[in-house]
Amino acid sequence: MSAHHQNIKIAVDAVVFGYQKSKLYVLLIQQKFGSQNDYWALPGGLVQEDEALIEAVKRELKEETNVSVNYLEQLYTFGDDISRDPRNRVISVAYFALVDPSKLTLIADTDAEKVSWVEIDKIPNLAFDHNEIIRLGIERLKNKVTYQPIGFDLLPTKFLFSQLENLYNTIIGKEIDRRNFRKKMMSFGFITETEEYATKKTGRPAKLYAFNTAEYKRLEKEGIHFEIKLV
Amino acid sequence: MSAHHQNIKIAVDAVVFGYQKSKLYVLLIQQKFGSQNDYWALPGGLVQEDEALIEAVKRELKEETNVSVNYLEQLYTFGDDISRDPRNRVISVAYFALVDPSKLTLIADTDAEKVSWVEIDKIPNLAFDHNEIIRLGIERLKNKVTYQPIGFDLLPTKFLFSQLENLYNTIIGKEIDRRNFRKKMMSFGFITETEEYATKKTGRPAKLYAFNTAEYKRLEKEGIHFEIKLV
DNA sequence: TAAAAACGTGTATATACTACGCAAATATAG
DNA sequence: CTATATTTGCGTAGTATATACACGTTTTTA
Repeated sequence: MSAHHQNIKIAVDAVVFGYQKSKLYVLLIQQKFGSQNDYWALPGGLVQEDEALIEAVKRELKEETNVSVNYLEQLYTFGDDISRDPRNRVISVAYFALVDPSKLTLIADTDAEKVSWVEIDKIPNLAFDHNEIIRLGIERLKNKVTYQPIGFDLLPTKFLFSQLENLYNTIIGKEIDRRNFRKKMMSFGFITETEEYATKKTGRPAKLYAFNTAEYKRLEKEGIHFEIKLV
Repeated sequence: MSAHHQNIKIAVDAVVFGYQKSKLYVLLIQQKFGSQNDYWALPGGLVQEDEALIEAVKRELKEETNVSVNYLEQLYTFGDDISRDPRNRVISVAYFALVDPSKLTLIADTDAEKVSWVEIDKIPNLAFDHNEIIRLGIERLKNKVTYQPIGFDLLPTKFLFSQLENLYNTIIGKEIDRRNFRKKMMSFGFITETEEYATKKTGRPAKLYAFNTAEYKRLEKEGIHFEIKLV
């Protein structure tokens, strides 16, 4: 323990995924100031002296994009590349969140010049190592989808089963059998069908479904696993 | 981004698990100096200015315990409790490793007064939030055991099938059916039986088995999953 | 009024998991 | 020297889960 004059900065970054119209997006900003202000980047910034890491992410997200998220999970801490930030040694703790963009209004506040949802497969070269952070976020998401009902966060409160199907198809990048998928999903018991119908442009009208959060938590507490095989 | 005078220290800690004689251990040290030098603690310390996080853990482990580990994985970054270290604001990136204690020689070097393997269910009150870090490490281990062949790291190069069984029983804390476990394990194809036998005190002599790392990596590359159900 | 689009179910087959029982090879006790 | 205890190394039958696959229903549009 020799680092008497340690001068490493600590930052947080948020990988916020949104899903809309069969497409997966990440929340990105363009900063007003800084060396990398030409590049798009993840929302984030330095942690304050008296601030919990999780509070720092929430604050930065709110400040830079106007987005509030209740559930953020730690993704990874990036601190092996000494010069990931060309100015100083900065270690960044990356967080991960899932939201339904339709429930949010983006506002480029304070530090941010622009804010935008950027489609997953149209992400440009980003500032710092943010492309790598997102890559890891996508990996986590693909993994998570196999054992957690991510639809809770990514879909509207009431949704069509076809939307849930599409969500899974989009994330894992392949088609799942519609009938088997529905059977499996419904077998868990935390999805309830509502009495409402959605009339679409064409085809038979579909029932609207909803996640039963209480039931999900109960089942989770019982230690039940919600694994879904997506070979 | 207002933290112009950020003065947060960054540290690393290592949760190193060892397995021997049907028991699971964690590597702990007692420090010579510092405010918490009466308490046992995880090996670790402050990161140096020009040092990758992973290098910091390896260095601290070597310095404090003489242990060298090739594979360390990030566990979690502890930085929500502002006063987890009563002196300064310190954020710690915790790492996770699995080793076979019989392959190592512990030496309490430099900063450490004592080093010891401490049995998982006999861990005392530790310094800082290290009990919490270990708790999370155990959780990770229990999880990991279901989809990764942790025996690679925790067992001797050549081992008995009963040792592998005991390892799993110990980690998950319950008995698995011996015959089904063997069938499943062998079906993966990365365990090979050697020609050697181990004569034991009693009972039929048992074959020695070995992990085939090359084959494991090949299968892993093919994206094959090694899930083992441990209800 | 026919065709297209999307919804909602059911069944047969294959695969995987679970629960068991028994013989073989050794050490030890009598 | 023989019987018993102990640990190893299979094998099989029954159950549950996953996969593959087809058709009628309800709507819009041409």
